Amino acid sequence: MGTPERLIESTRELLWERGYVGTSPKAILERSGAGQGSMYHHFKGKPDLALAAIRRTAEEMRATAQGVLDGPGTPYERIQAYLRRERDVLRGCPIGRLTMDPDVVASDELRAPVDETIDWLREQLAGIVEEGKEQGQFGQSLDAEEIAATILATVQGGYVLARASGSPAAFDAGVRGLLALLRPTS
Amino acid sequence: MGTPERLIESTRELLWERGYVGTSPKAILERSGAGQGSMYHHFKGKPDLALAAIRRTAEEMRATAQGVLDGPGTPYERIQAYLRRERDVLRGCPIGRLTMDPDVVASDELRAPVDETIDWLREQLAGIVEEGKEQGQFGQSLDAEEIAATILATVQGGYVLARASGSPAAFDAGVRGLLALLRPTS
DNA sequence: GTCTATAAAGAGATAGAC
DNA sequence: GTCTATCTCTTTATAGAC
Repeated sequence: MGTPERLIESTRELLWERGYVGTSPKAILERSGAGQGSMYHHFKGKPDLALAAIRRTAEEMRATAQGVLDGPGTPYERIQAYLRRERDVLRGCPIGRLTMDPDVVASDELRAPVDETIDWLREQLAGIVEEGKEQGQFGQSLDAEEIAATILATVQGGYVLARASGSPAAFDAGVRGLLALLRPTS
Repeated sequence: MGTPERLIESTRELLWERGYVGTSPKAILERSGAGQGSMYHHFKGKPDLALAAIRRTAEEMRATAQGVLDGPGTPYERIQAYLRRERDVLRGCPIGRLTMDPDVVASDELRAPVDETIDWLREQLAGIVEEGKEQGQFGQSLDAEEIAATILATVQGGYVLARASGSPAAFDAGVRGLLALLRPTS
């Protein structure tokens, strides 16, 4: 792995663990084993490196989600697979957590990949819900876009509950509750 | 308002806006108009002051929520009132956002008020759902604790979606989706 | 109680040698 | 491309005068 790669990977880890505000160039250098000079040679500065890291994480999350959402099964089963997919719950969402970072939200450039990833997820989920409505699995009165937002919010909020209590149990409870509400009666 | 009060209020604002990691004693002093000496006279340091601020915010949130949850109406209506209560959505939740702060989560003392507040909310909501089940407003197959977690997660995650997109719309959509799923058919 | 002085360490970067 | 030196500002205090 080249130096720029190592810098990006270390930055991704630190952004996930400590957020943008809590991540210093020094910490990135220590973790990556790169020197000061290397970092400023390959990247313009902290925001530039963070942007590369966030974009990488966003791409990866999209690929992971796509693998589950495009999988086999009925619409309900695919949503269930998404909600129950293996997650390191207590670490939180590497994309969602960035929305609580004041400097990320203040920068259109840094926020863009976050916004696009979440928006893309919402569209995918809305499409699946729509499919479920057509198949009669979900009630016709449901708004697919709204249900998609509820699903995503349950996941993102589940991380908050889990981290507050220090246990993944609350995340799992929230997911089970949502799945019970979505469960086709037929 | 005395100096300790002003320090706590300024800290509360900054914790909400920038989180614990993103809030410096200097910024608190500037906002409160207090001097260095005053702050270290009344508080042991940043963690001590933050603890006082977090406790205050937690108390206030509890009081606000109680006002809505103990209000009039059927269980469904009270949950609806909680979900739709006026919020400054783009500012996020002053308690929930702290779960994304590494230094808060790492400290049992700082995390405690966060955990207790969210836990208390969950119990209140679970009680209301249970009541709704007894009245036949919600299906007997629903687990009140799980639904309570889903409700709280939808709110907390709604803030994430809203802040990602820079608009409160996604929060509202998630809430409408959840209310549609909870809506009694009778 | 509040003020100013001092300070060690870190944040975030630039400059220039190699 | 990488390294070391340097620099300014901020962070998070402590000490002691008033």
